[in-house]
Amino acid sequence: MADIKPNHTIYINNLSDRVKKDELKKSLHMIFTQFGEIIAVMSFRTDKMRGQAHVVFKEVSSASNAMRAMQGFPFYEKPLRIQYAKEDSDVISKAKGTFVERSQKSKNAMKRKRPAGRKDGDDGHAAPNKILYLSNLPEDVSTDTIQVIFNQFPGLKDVRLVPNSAGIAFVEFENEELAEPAREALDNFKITPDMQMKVDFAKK
DNA sequence: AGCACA
Repeated sequence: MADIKPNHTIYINNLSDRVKKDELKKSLHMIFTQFGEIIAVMSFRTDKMRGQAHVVFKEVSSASNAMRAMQGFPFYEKPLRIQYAKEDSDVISKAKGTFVERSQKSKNAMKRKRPAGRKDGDDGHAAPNKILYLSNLPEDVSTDTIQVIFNQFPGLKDVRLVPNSAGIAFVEFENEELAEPAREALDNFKITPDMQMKVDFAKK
């Protein structure tokens, strides 16, 4: 599992865990700075992270050279084990614009673990997904009208009327988590004084 | 062995 793809950051393990954090970081900085500008050296003596460190370089090429040159280098009596980090460091992803807030990340992970597995029809409704199925709409409703109604919810992506089928439409959100609040709030919404729009998840 | 973001 040694072949992760090149990264600005190298992941080092097999470090002596007897060295204090600040000294370790300083020493790592000293031996790696020759390969190029270092943005950060990070190590934590938590149970999970002891004996390991991350060194973030400004250039990926510096990380590559550092890894090649210092692989197995004796450091506090132990040979360094170096790999590319498996994910971008936050400083890097922020620079690239791909950074995702960590709280948000774990929230998504939780969501994914949610007792999924409900299938269409288990309770007479389609399983949750990012596309909503609208019915009982006025025949002459426009996409603009629907868009205005759904735009108050974040994540709206597309509104589609169905050619030759008056009274129904599909509304797509970026994901199921964003579609659900809109469905919940707008099911039975009185789109005209005498029409209640139905909002369900679309069947797959 | 263990991949974080203090």
